[in-house]
Amino acid sequence: MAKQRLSKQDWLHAALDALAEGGVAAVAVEPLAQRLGVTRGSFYWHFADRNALLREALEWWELQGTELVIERVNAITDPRQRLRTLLHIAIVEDPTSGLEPALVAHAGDPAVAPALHRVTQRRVAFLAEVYAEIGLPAANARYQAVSAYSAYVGWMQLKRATPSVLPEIANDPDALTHFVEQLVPASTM
Amino acid sequence: MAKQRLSKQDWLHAALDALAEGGVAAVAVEPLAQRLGVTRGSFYWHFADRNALLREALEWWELQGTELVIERVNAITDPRQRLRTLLHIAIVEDPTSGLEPALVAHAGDPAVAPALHRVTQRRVAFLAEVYAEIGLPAANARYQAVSAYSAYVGWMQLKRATPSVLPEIANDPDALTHFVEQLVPASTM
DNA sequence: CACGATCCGTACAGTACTGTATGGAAAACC
DNA sequence: GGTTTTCCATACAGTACTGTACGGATCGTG
Repeated sequence: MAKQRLSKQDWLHAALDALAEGGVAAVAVEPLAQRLGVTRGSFYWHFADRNALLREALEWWELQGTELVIERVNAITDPRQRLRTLLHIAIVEDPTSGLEPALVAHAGDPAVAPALHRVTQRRVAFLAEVYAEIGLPAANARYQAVSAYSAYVGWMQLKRATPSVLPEIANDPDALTHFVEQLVPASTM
Repeated sequence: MAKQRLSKQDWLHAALDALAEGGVAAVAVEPLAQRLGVTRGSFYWHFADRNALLREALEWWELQGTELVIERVNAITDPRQRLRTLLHIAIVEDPTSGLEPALVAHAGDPAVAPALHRVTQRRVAFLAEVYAEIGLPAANARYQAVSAYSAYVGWMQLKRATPSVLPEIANDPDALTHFVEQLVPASTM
């Protein structure tokens, strides 16, 4: 079962899974090797050390979860619709499936901090732009961006942390709509 | 410097600090002992093992951060004002100072999960009650409670994770007001 | 099929913890 | 002030990792 010889991508993929599940601490060479059915000898051929793996995983997240998403939605002209689509992609599609809360969680980690810093900045700035385009004055657009981003972060966190308590988060589309529409001001739709 | 002989409370306090800073992993006997200027011999007199310490820390959090707060605000008759005060206590006063995001972060940990589960359930239920009393129909009150709690969780997380990106979160009272009032529906104030 | 290049297993050294056992110091009490 | 209780240091065994060194297997290509 499984392939005998692994590529760098295999290790990276395994690392991303582990990161989503168990956080930064779970990105450990020995456990990953066991899960992949090899020894650490494999790993240290593909990567210099554990940090290199973590760094590449974070780079992947940074690209997939922010820049590529922004590129996609920027094609949408109506700012409200752009916002809805953005939220839908971020929450439902979840391009970095489950990684989000795991990283916010380990903001203290010196490897995570810089990437998290850049991503947060970029996202909030983009949201503020959209809110400004919708018509909010600059200060309010900034406030609203932070509020909306808080709501997003919390939502993802809850979805992962306590799904049993909040089944509607995972299932009920009405709850999702309610949540999203609350972040789209004065909709004319 | 510092006192030579420690009480159980001293260890608990140190554990809570470490938990807020570095998460569950930081609640480690050896590092705590160093910070307290003693050896692990002290710890293992006061506690059975590491888990016992973690358990007591979580109990403290559960009581201070939920039940006691609810008791306090339940004296307020106007539901909108009760909600505002609740949010103010939770966000500004932050009774379990900084512990909140650290625990949400480690929801996967078997020691954390049960407490987090209970707390989330209790808080969302309380919020739903308040929203119902304000006048929302049952389903909407529940949705709104989840949305509001998401916003709270995200806000606390951001405040801790990326304060440098969002200085207004920590400082600007206008941002806080904007945030809170957005969670109080159809205010007549 | 042979022969470099690629990939992995094994073995060793090192680090950072947890937990136990036990003796002894330091307070508290009478 | 001597004894009991309370508290802590020391020393030992055990676990779960990270890295490094190196030999050997396996693959692709001439």
